[in-house]
Amino acid sequence: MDRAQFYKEVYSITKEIPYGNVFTYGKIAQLIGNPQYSRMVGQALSHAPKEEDLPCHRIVNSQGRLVPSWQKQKELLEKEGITFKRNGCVNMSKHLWDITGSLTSTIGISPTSATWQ
DNA sequence: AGTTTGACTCCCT
DNA sequence: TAGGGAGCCAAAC
Repeated sequence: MDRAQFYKEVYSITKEIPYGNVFTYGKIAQLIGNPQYSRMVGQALSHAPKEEDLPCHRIVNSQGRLVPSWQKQKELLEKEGITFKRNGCVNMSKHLWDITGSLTSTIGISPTSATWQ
């Protein structure tokens, strides 16, 4: 898979994140088939064109550890119904996007190539 | 062409 | 749950 394709997949997945749910960089990378490319996912989103309507604020790091990257997005997430811990860690245990039930045919990803769970 | 940096993740404490 | 360190890849310098 080339880099352009990787970016494309990242954008597609990001756009498919339902309202009130969050997702992680690593999960996306894993979903595409490159679990080690977690950082690239972040970079892909960093130059993601705004006209693409990417809900990048729904993307957080693996465990909701530190801030998602910008603490500003935390407030946006709260508006969507995402709950946070007192310190600011996103409660992704509840709001993590269950992609296994959401189906991935819309983005044209082969479940066989991706090693989820 | 080598070094630094970043919207990361995993492991351990 | 929180915090620090090592590993990771690609782009920027």
